[in-house]
Amino acid sequence: MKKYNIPVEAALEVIGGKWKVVILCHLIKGTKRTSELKRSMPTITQKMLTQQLRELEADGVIERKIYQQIPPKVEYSLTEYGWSLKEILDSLCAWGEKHIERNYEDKSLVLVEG
Amino acid sequence: MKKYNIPVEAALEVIGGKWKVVILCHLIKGTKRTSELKRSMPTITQKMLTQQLRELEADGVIERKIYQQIPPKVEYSLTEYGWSLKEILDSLCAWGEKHIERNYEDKSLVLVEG
DNA sequence: AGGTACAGGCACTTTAAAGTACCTATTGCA
DNA sequence: TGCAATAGGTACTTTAAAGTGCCTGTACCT
Repeated sequence: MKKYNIPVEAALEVIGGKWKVVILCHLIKGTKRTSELKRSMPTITQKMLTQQLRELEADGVIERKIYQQIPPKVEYSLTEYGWSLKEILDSLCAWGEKHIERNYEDKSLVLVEG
Repeated sequence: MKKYNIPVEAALEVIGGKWKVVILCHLIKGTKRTSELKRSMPTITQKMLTQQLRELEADGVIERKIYQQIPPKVEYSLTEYGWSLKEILDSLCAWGEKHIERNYEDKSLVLVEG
């Protein structure tokens, strides 16, 4: 029995962690293969990527589709429940952009070109 | 020079961490004294509370007002910039509530009465 | 025949996050 | 007189998060 003092803690348990929001932000743009996700996140390790994907899957926000072929092909996408996070993800992304702009001069935050 | 691969990483740097979103969710309801925050978060340690508040202050999202009196009185509130997080915080809180309801039966997530 | 891409698994180590314990100072109250 | 409340600071320890390195198997390309 998981107990929360404030409802937002439940949300943090699902999308908290260093990579989950980033992964979800990529998947919001559409279904992605494992290798595509990996390329979009140059600094994530294979282990962390798999681990975070498994947890997101267990929480029902993403779906894993395995194609029975060789070499392996696996696709990840948001589930319907995952799409309910869209508002949060969108506003987080938008805020991040503004924050970078705001702090570009004094704190030199920059966005690496992809 | 901080570099981000995707803008949302900048947002996570400000509101990431175990306690920051929770603290901000309390402050969105109004100015709070240190002891009030502490009582609202029974499991946070004094050290973590202070640390997170300092970091939020350094990022310009909250303000610290010290009253020169004894015993000490310190109040925390959102800055104007901090209020720009309102949309994010609101949707996070709302999502958390729905997530608890959704998973109450099978995973027994519950909200502790405060 | 050897290398690459693909999607991982597993054991181990490192590092960062968080927690514990103990310290400051002052006033009012029982 | 001694304790509670207030808002911390600091040093040390613990625990959880993340990273490293090495392993699987197969089809395609050179």
